[in-house]
Amino acid sequence: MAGVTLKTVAKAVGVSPSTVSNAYNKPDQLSATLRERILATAQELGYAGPDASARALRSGKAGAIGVLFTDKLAYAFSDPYAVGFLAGLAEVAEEFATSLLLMPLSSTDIAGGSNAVQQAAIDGAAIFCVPSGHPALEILANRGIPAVSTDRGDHPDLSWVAIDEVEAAAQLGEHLARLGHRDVVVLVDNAQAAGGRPVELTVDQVGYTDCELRIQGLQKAMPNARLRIVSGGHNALESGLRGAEYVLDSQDRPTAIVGLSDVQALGALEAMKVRGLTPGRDLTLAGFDDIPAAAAAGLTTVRQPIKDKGRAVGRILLDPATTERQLLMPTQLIVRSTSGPAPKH
Amino acid sequence: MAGVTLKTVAKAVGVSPSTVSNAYNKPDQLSATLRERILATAQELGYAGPDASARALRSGKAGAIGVLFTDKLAYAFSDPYAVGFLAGLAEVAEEFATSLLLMPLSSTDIAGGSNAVQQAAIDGAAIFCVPSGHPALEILANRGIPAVSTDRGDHPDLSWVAIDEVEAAAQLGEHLARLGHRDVVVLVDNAQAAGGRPVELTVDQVGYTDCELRIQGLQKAMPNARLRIVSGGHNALESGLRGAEYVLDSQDRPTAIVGLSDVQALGALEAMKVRGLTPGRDLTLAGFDDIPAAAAAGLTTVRQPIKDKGRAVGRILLDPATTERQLLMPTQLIVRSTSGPAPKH
DNA sequence: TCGTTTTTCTAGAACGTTCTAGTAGAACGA
DNA sequence: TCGTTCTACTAGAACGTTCTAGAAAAACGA
Repeated sequence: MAGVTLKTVAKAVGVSPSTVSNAYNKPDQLSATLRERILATAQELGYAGPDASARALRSGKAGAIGVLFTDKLAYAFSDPYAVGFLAGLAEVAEEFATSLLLMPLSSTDIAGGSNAVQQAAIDGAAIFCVPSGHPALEILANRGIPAVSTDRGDHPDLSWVAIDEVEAAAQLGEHLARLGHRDVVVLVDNAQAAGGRPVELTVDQVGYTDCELRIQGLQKAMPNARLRIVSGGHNALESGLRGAEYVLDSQDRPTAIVGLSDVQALGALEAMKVRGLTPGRDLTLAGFDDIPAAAAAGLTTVRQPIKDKGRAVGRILLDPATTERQLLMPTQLIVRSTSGPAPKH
Repeated sequence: MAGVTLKTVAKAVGVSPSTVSNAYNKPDQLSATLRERILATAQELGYAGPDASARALRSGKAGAIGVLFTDKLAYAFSDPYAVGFLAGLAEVAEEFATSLLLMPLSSTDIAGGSNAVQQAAIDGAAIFCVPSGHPALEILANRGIPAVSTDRGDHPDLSWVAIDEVEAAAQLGEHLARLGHRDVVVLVDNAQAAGGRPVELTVDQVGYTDCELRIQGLQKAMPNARLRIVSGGHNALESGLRGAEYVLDSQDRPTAIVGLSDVQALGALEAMKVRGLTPGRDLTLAGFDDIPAAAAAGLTTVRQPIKDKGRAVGRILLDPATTERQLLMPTQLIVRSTSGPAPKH
């Protein structure tokens, strides 16, 4: 049963291996009757079609694109934002009969030679919110694998599909400034706080390019405001909850909290509810992304077309017709009920 | 720059290709000094390490396991249950430096030859809630790829990690029967209702093995109850919402609604809230899985160790030390506030 | 000192496919 | 009728690695 290859089938039918190969890949290169006969014999012999690895080696196409995710895989899935991106990417991948290879990015085994990024058979890579300067990026570059990032990079020859983070955040900042807010806490994703208690950070310690740019944008739009950066852990609802708890229970409450993702903001919303605080009246809350749950919660946020972002990344990697290598997607400030004027004091 | 292979490096250093290969894969097969020299030369020439496809072909190991998901990829991610499974699987995959290959299962291209399941270079496959008899399963079997399912199959030589669906559902059924419920609606995942209006189904029309078994379990524990099966679409909150709306707005309200997944049940919870119905008093609601949100919502549910399920599947596929090929995981009825006695009438 | 084991490296054959170049024969146009 | 184009196929060389078997040299034990 095992060990049935193209050659076996070719010998059985009495044709050359090339012809059997063509029967599978280029049906117009041989007569229909012969093709029928070949496929029938293949079925009979239990031949399951050309071997994927051999094909990949010979043709130079792996039939898969890698997806590099922040930190542990588990966190990635818990954010509807990431899910939306993947859905868009998967849509295009499906169109080109290509699979998605999720690559764990544990920093531990990067040092050793045996990490997934090094080993993976992929034709391209989508880099989703990976900290700038991550060793995996260098490995990819070394291997000569085309990569598309969701962050605007410094190099002019790097591909990306991104938003104007600074401008997007500035829009939100203007909105907050107009409402009279001058004391704002920003909730960010950070590995430091992952295990235990929330931490207060400087801009330099944030690590993720997009987050840094958003903070810059807020600062630009609110030059007279005090901005503090707090993290309750990785990008998840609980982290936002913990970060907000830390802020709300301190002596020094801000008038507004901005989550750099909606899940963080929604976590903060939980913390406010528990404390009997009404968002938009007692304290203003805003997020980023506009995930479905944001609308349900009435969260003021900055919408970005996440599914389109995934699609665009897919097209750049897979569709030869796509020539544009750097795409700036539009964003939109969505004002809902969680933002309101800063309380007078 | 391009075209640098093992041979190029070997020639440059003045050793055989085998030795260069060993420098990467079997460091103890050559002297440390020579290894240093080889790696240094490789770096210099811009060699990024052994080609993944060639290695896969020669060694017979692809370094990836496939994950087959229900229907469109997007739905998969939106359920925390699926996310938990993936997290467990990813954990083991990471340990064995293996990647996860997500395979879109669009039924359209299965007919044609060019589907991902046919093409993918994988060493094994995790089958997650795929309808019984799906053509992709046959393709896998044909290719001789070891597969582990999350459903108990009929064949004794099939690997699976599952729960006793009948028994688990029966526990819940007994709980409901004890509370006096005799009129129950079960909310299920179904493609038929995906586009438009909710549908009422017979057991035969459900399609998913696990769902069918759960319904059997409920029936077994509540022989005198009337059980209706309703679907509002795919497995997502909105589907549960739509399904529950259909049921609640009809003349013929049940006294209890059981979602065959927590997301469905939580959707139903939304529908109840909108109508001013208090769960546990006006109507009993229960789910399946015990995802994190279930605890927060006070949802009565059947807990299953989903992350462990993912881990176990990973071990069966990757860990040679694991010999057990069929695993039954424990379940536990978690009674919370959404279940209460059936109203007298 | 001599046989034995260990270390360190090599030659050459796989692995299963697809690609390039080409051939024989049929069909075609004038 | 003769060149030309098309159709239907084939031979044999890649693709870049790892594996098997083995050889030369070094280390070891008595």
